[in-house]
Amino acid sequence: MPRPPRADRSTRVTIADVAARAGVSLSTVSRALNGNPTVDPALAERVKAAAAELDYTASPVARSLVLGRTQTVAVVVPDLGNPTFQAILRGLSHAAAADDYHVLVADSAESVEEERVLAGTTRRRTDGVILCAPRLPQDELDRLVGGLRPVVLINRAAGDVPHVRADYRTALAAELAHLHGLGHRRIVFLAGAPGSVANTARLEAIASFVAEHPDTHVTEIPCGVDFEAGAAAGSAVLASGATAALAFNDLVAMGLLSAVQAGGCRVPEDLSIVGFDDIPFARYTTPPLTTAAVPATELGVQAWARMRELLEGAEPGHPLTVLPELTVRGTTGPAA
Amino acid sequence: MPRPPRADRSTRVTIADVAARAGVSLSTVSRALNGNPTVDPALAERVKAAAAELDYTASPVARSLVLGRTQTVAVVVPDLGNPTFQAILRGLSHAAAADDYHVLVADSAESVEEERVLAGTTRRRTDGVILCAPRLPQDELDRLVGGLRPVVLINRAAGDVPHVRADYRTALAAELAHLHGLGHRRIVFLAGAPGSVANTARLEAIASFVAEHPDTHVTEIPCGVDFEAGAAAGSAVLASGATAALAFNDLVAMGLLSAVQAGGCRVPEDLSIVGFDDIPFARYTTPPLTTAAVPATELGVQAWARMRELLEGAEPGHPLTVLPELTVRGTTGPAA
DNA sequence: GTAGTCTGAGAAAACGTTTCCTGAAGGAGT
DNA sequence: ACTCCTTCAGGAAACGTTTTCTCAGACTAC
Repeated sequence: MPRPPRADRSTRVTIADVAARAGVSLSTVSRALNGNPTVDPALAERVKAAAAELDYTASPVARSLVLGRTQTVAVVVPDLGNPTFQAILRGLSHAAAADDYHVLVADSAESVEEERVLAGTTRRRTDGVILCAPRLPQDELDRLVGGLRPVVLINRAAGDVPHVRADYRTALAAELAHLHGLGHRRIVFLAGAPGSVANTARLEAIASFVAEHPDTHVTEIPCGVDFEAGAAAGSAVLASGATAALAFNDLVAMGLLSAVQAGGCRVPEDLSIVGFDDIPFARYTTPPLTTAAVPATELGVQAWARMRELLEGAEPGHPLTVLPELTVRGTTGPAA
Repeated sequence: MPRPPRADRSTRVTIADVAARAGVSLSTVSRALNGNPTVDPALAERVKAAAAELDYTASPVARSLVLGRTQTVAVVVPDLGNPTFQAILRGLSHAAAADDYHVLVADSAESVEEERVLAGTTRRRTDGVILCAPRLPQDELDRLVGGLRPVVLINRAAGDVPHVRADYRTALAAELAHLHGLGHRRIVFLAGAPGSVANTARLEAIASFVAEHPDTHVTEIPCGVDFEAGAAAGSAVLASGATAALAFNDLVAMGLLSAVQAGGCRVPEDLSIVGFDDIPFARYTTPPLTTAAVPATELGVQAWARMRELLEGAEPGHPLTVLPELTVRGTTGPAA
């Protein structure tokens, strides 16, 4: 004896209801609604009408199960509070939506452990993951991506995994050259998270610049990645006697700018400041912030493009590297 | 004759593999892994060991189908580029993650039509939707939420649907009182999107304030919701002869601030400016922005709390209304 | 008129779980 | 020793689709 249908389930309309209404089989409804040409046009019309009357749409979950595809991708970012990741997410979300894909977002709260587990768990319920994990050690990343495919990395590389990234090194070198050209010889660098690739790249750029310009001194101050860190570093920067400060990113630069101005220091007359990222707000500080423009939204769009190729089984395109453009505004000027 | 298993499916390990390895039935594996007490502890241990060896975890999709629950909620916002919605999303995402729920995010790109369809399509693949749709006309909203339940609204109300909102009216009244107290009698309001509830609430607050203070004139300038709009309104504001400007939000205020300062206008000596929202950057403009602090992150956290209650079948708590706190900083001063 | 081709619709398997129901084995009570 | 519970594992239905296979009927060609 067949078991009666479950009681509490709400009265959702299923494909069977449509079939009954149209007087055809389940298979025919499915075919008609999916535009399969092997169904008689007149019949297909009748089925569609029935579906419309019942306001039926196929259950995405059931569909996902049988099709083996969820029409969803996961995006793992370290911090949703950071304008750069927000921009990436926005670009990615728009691009994916245009291709009828949905986006599952996970914030790893700057924790390496979370990055690892979130990547895994979100992968299971999606068709692929776009991973932005600046802190994850390289060997762990290499190991992790194997079980994650398809995966696209942002600002990281690993084996043959497609990725999109900004060339931090070259851009930072351009910033240094800009400051050097203005006569700055004592520069202070407000460092970000010690282990992160972004910070490492900046350090490398500084090292090679200093090697080529022995007249220039760049000292590193451990700082952080947000306003507060930048503001807190204010006194240390002033005490250093440097004529210019290179902030890890725009947030730090803004925090620093605000702090030193509050102390009577004039920017750029007494101190030049450069940021990194060119977040939307950088244009509206007083004076406007000199920075390197990372096209974060575009990075998100391109990350989706890579993921799409992977999902369609196409040959993954070349990894994309964009060069952040030096954007000179008002916070930099000739050395005192 | 049974059909052979599909060929191309990748070799994912299923519950059947675990069953085979442990030498038990599918049912037993399922029960053991779900901690069902009707399975012998020793056997359960064996099953768990087998599962661990095979690195098995149940398919979330299959699980969703049979359980009728996806462990995911959708969040629909008008613009991921807006710091306020970003903060809401962040609070919500963290709170949901703490309860082992995932977040599907959809950006309606400020389009009413998109708001409507996104709410519907994302609802199908999730257990509920948190809707932030400031532009959707009330009658459409009322109609829409019926088919969406469970649903939580942000900054809107509809029938018995739980919601969390900021009290724009009262907060704007406080800002007006602040300006009035400083002697401002000619004030200009930079309006946001005409149809939106947020704009309507501000207009109402202004109307009732003016009614009570006949000596004060508030003129409305159609503007917008972002930097560019605020900057573009700069000349109109100066031409109006007003001594204070009330911006629709902090972005507009920052755009305005930047534009008028560039024209030599001193803030707050020549013109006082107040924003709305207290986005993180408001603290770091020069001078720092006077504004009303909307606890957007907390709004997100509370929105999740409401959704969670709904999902657990608990009685929905009272709708939450928070009062944005007037935060006086440097952009407001005595009227000239 | 019969064989062969085509068109198009239905039956049923499959996707990977959970859970209800049935029934075997073992222990307790008379 | 026989019956009656209890405990616990397996079989199979169900979730809602898609798709392969099969087959009935209509048509064409000889």
